[in-house]
Amino acid sequence: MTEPTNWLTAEEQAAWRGYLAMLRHVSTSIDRQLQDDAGLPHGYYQILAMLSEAPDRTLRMSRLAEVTMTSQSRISHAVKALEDRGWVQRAPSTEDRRGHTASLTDSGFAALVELAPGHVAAVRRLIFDRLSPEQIVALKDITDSITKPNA
Amino acid sequence: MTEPTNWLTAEEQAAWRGYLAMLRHVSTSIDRQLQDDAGLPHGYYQILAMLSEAPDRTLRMSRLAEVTMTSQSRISHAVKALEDRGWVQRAPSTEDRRGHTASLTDSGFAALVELAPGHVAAVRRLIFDRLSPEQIVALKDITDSITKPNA
DNA sequence: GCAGAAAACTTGAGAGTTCAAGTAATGCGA
DNA sequence: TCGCATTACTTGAACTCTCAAGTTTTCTGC
Repeated sequence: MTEPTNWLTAEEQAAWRGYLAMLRHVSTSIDRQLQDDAGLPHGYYQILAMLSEAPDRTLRMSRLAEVTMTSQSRISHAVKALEDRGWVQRAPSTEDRRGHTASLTDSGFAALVELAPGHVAAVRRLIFDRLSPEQIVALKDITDSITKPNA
Repeated sequence: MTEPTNWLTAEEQAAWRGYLAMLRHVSTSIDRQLQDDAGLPHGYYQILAMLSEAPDRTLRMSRLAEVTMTSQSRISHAVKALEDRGWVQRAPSTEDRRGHTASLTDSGFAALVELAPGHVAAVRRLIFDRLSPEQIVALKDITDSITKPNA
């Protein structure tokens, strides 16, 4: 027995396509801005940002994967690329010999400091300049509903 | 003179990170579902879907790029891959000899018919089952605000 | 205290995207 | 109507991401 398909209503379809349009628009703009400014994909920027907020600007690889909501494999490749630029330093973990840590270097921190204003400005221009305070609250509410674990 | 950076407020930062979390969650789930069911990335599914809605299930390449909100280059590569699967057929445009059209084949349409229910179910489960009617309206409103051309 | 399972990474291959450059046809201004 | 900019598309290379497989520790149950 297969359930009959529960197609989207007109409102749902409009919202879904709006979601996709927003997604493409914001992602491509953010990516392009970081690419132009630093040749850096957004995911790599997020790694730098998360490291910058961590104690000693250092995180375990697995923890870095968690906070950036991505796979260990991706982190492994990305950290290698960032290490090649001299922005991140990898080291074996002292507490678990399977593990490795990634640390933001001074040069990586300097790059982030230089990049952050343009990035924030882009986020603001693309999103927050366009939303009312009520819409910002609503957005947070919606993203929470979609992201929270199943009931 | 460089403007002082207008950093995000706590609410804005929370909304932005919520947005990123939603994005990752939804994108990876949708992509994985289509990948498992048909070895198809979401962008390719969108091409099939847009073609299926077009007259004669046919669109110019440039028009296909517009409606899927992506680059001509990507469309060109993607259509080639879909043509290799026999799901899309390319042909020179009759009205403009620079142009080409892409048409959904019967086999491509059949694939879409088979795929659509699972895809819709995933969209529903990930998004609309989790949002109230008011939230759905708010989402559409937010995406419109972010996507609409500058004032 | 010893397998066997699980965890933490890494690696390499395959696939998709982007970017820059190239080709061919069309539009337009003088 | 000639020349030049523009449009429409393709292509190849570089890069990122995903997926599966492999290595090395650590954990767990007996």
